[in-house]
Amino acid sequence: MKAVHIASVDLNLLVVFDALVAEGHATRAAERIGLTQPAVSHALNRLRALFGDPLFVRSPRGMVATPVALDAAPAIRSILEQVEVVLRGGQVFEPEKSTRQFVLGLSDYAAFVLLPRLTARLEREAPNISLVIRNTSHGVGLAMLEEGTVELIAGNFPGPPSHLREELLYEEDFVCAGRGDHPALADPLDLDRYLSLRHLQVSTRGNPHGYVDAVLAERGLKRKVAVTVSHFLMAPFLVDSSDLVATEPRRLFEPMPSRLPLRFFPPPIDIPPFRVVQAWHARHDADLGHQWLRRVVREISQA
DNA sequence: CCAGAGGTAAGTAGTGATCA
DNA sequence: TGATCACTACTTACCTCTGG
Repeated sequence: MKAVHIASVDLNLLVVFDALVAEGHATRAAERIGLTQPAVSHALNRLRALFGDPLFVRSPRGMVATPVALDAAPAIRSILEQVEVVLRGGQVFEPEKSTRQFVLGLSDYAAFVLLPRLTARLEREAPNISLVIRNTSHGVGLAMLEEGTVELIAGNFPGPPSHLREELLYEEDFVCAGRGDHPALADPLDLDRYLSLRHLQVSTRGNPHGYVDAVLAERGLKRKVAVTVSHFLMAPFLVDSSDLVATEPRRLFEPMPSRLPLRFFPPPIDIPPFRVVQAWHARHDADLGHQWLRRVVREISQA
C-alpha cells in the first residue's frame, strides 16, 4: 500500500471492508451496515485506490478476497473490535448481564464431553448468553475459524498456523468397549484375542484406517475394522447391539455404565493419548467476552 | 461555494435454464 | 451444442445533500 496520511482516510471504509470480508457479497455487505449496494461499490473503489489492489474480485460465488485483502482482514477486524470496546465505555464483560451469542465448533465427541457442564455453568453464571454449536471435525475446524463461521473450536486440531491460538484442555486416552455379554471378551483382553475381534472405528472423514490402526501398524499389527462410522455417539450403541469392539476416547464411554451394559478393558497395546485443545483466531485475543468463555471451557475441561 | 458521501437508475457481465 | 432469455449482482453516470 502506498504511504497515506491517516487524516486523509475515511475510517468508515474499514467498516465496509470488514462487512465485505464477512459477507463475501457487496449486496449483503451493504445490508449488514445499512447502506445501499452502490454505496458499497463506491466505497470499494475508494478502498481499491487506497490499497492499490482490487481487494475483492467477482466470482460465481460472490466477491472473492485477494491475498492483500486476506492479509489485511484480521488486523482491520481487530481495530474495529478495539474501537467497539472503547465506544462501549471501558473494558468490562459482565457474564450475568451479557446477552451475547457464542458460535462454537465441536465434534459430537467434544460436544458430548463439554456441553453438559458448559450448559450448566452458563445457566448459573450467564443465563442470557446463548450458544450455537456447529458440527466440526479434525479436518475442517481450523478452516472454520479462518472463515469466521465459528469463534471457538474444541477437539484435536494439530498444527494451527501462527495467527490461530490454541490451549491444551486435557489429554485423552483410550478404552476398549464391548457389550456386556460378549461371548469372546475375557478379562484381561490379550493382544491376540483383541486382534481376532471385529472392530468398530469412528472417523469423521469415513477413513477405516484410523489413529489406532496407525499405532498397530507401527508394530506390524493389523486389526479387522468391520464398521466405520462418522459419529462418535454411534459407537456405544452399536457396540451394545453387536459383537463389535470399539477402541475410542475414554470420556466417550465414561457416562455409559449407568445407561448401557457395556464391558470395558484397557487396550492391550500402548496407545499414546491425543491432545484436546481449544483454538481461536488471534482477532479474539483481546475480546473480553471471548476470554471469559475460554476460561470457562478450560475450567470445566479440567474439573 | 465546493468537495465528497451516498442515492437512484441505467448499463454491464456472468450464470443457469430452456429450446431448437 | 449454440442461441436466447431471465435473473442476479456489480459498476458507472449523474444527482442531491451536507458540512466545512
